[in-house]
Amino acid sequence: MRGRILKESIDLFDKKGFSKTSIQDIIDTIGVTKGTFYYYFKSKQELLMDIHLNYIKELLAEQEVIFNDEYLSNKEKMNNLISLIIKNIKIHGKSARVFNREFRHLDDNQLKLINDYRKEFRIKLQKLLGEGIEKGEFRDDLRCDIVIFGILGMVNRSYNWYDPDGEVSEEELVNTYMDIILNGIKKEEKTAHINEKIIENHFTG
Amino acid sequence: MRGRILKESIDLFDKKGFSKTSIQDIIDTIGVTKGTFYYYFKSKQELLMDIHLNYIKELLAEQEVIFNDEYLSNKEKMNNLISLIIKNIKIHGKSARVFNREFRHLDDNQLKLINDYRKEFRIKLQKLLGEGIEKGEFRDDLRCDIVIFGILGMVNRSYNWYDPDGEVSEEELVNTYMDIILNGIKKEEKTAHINEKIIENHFTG
Amino acid sequence: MRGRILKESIDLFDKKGFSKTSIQDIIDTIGVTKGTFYYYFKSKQELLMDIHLNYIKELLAEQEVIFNDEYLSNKEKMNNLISLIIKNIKIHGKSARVFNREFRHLDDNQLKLINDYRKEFRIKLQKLLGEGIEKGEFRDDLRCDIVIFGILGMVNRSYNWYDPDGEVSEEELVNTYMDIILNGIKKEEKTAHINEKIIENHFTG
Amino acid sequence: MRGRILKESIDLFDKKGFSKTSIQDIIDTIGVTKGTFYYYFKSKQELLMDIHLNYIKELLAEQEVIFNDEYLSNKEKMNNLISLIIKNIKIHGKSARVFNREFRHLDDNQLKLINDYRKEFRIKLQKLLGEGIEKGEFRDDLRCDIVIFGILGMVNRSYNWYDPDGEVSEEELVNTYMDIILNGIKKEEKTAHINEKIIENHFTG
DNA sequence: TATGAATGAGTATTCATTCAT
DNA sequence: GATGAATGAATACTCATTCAT
Repeated sequence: MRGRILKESIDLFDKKGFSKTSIQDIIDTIGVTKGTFYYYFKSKQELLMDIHLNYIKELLAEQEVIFNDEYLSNKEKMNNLISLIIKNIKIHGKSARVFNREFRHLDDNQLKLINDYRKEFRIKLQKLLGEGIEKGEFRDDLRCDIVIFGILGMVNRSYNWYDPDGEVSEEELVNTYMDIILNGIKKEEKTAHINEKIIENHFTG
Repeated sequence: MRGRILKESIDLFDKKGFSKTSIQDIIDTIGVTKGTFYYYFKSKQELLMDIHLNYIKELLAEQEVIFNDEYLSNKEKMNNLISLIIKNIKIHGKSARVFNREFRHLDDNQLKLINDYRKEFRIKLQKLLGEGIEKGEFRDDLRCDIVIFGILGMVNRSYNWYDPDGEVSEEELVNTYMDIILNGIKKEEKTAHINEKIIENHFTG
Repeated sequence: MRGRILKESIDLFDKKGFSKTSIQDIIDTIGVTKGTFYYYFKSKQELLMDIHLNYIKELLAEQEVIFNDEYLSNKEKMNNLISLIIKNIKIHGKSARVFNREFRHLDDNQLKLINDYRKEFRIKLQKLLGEGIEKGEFRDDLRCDIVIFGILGMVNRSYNWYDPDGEVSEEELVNTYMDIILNGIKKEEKTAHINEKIIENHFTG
Repeated sequence: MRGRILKESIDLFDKKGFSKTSIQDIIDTIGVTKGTFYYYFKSKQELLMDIHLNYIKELLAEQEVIFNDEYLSNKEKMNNLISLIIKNIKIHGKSARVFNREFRHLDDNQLKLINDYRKEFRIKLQKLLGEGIEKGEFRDDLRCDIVIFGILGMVNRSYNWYDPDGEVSEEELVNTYMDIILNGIKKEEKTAHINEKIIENHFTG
């Protein structure tokens, strides 16, 4: 029952938003009474907190697995992490949207805890980026924190528009994002350019 | 008075969220009575809609100006548009956050209109990108829509973490984003590689 | 309206008790809606606090008048204070019962304030007694605090059984209490006793 | 188990009041479940009635013992009964407070029964007083009922302020009350007066 | 004896909105 | 333009009680 309440709540919170979803809505969907709801959850907010905790903890666990894979380069790990987020949309898209939209309805203590977890996830990504830089996989002239905020913004917003059953496949989306992140969207003239310049210098030097 | 109500509402909606801000909160902040509020606004939702319309219309107007500047390349326009968004944080951060968070509280008709405007903004960016591709400024092997969604995600999220008075200047943020978007984060081994080789050749040549 | 709500609430709290009286009961009695109640009172508890404050403040004010009457002896003041309480039953009996029964439903801060006022009333009575002792109006071999607690217990309980419209008049009740308090209920044999002693002394003297 | 439930309930009812104590509170304190409670008690009210019955029946039984002691004068019996009440505070203070505070939560039938017992206790005291008057132990110019109400008020309120472990011993409290009840608080000027008269008579006699 | 999931009627409280003045 | 008393529908939450196991 607890599980059903969680599931239906996520559905409703995703569809209507936390504040517009009443306990009545939830129990009507399931077909139980108010007492039942409050037998399993102390309050509407505790339910919301549960949803948040479930989501972030699972995400962190999956992040951990990728992190601990010794056979992957940092670039590959980054790719897999983005893939993780995108592929989660199909299964956990609703949770993810609730997680990213409704956290303002948590109280101060709850929010602090969730934000700590959020930060943990972000810090690990920064570490991944930092190590990648040291290993020469990534550029070393950018601020890690901004880059990660940017990447997460790019990827996380997908929950709001990406339809896993639409014309763009998950793989294509992941690859596109990775491609942008790694190589940017500019037409690569640089090589030739530099080449020319150097040669030029060479001749004039 | 209308302006003051708008201003204080945006403040409160940003600070506490739309659903947690009561009309009472708003009028208490200003020091007027309920009647006054309803003299200027038909309903709380109409106020929210007003905030949305003001925001998106101004943004579209500013986008238009940049678009119509004949002396800019598409890359430069893209840069200016991102700069527009980032630099707005200081002035219109509150409105922007309300705009990006609370639109779910609009009713269906209102939401449709706002989404049309949103789409208009996005489509223009896509057009900019498309033209840039044709002109050879950008790569031609990526889906425009995904790229724009990605860029917007990256940039718009800044409203949630970027502090204009913090250690990162607006210029630095804009430049970093543009750099990532244009060039990606991968270490360009090719350039250096070629470089070295050439120099090597030069000396040995 | 505020006054009506107070009045009807006191009636209901007296009749049914605080916890068994719902806001619904109150507004049904008056014939208004819930919103009206909450327009005038922040909460059910604040209403209860109001009743308490009104009651004790008026009582203290009336006590003050008696206290400041320079033409009365301490014994007369004591008599008038008891008279004050008894005669209040007709007018403020309901408030008094609510005041003496329902204070446990106040929160800690409210209770502290009310208890301070309660104490103020009691301490003034103790002072009256103490001064009376110094002037030789009362015995000096009893603890003032216990005596006052006793007197107040005796008198205040009247609210629970005394019917001002019954066969015992207010004057009779006041006189009886004063008589008990001043002289006790024992048949005065002392006279004889003293008599004997005196006579004895007389004979031996 | 039944006994434990009774004991803990009295504790909680005394501490928090009947209406603010939930069945959940009670079973949590004991560490059992709802079913257990309802196995032993038909309802929360039945539990309250049990507490009331236990208390008043024991009090009546103890009153009976004192009453039936042929070797005591009525004054001594009165003294012992007051002593009984005061000394009960230490052992049955909680029950007593619950008994004196929460009876309003009984239903009509229960309340009628309890009030009959209450009255029985009071009537017996009135009888004691009446007999004492006849035997010349007490004054004959006061209404028995008022006097007894007064005495009970005085003594019963002790439950609300008297701390058996404080600086005033139970004996001192009993003695003080008995002293007030028997002799009042007025400084006995009569003695001197009588003295004078007697001496006068003596001289004239 | 005891469990604990489920009930459902009830309760305080909130709040956008109206409207006579 | 502005007031503020009054509305009433909605909402989160409580809790004594039941009952199948």
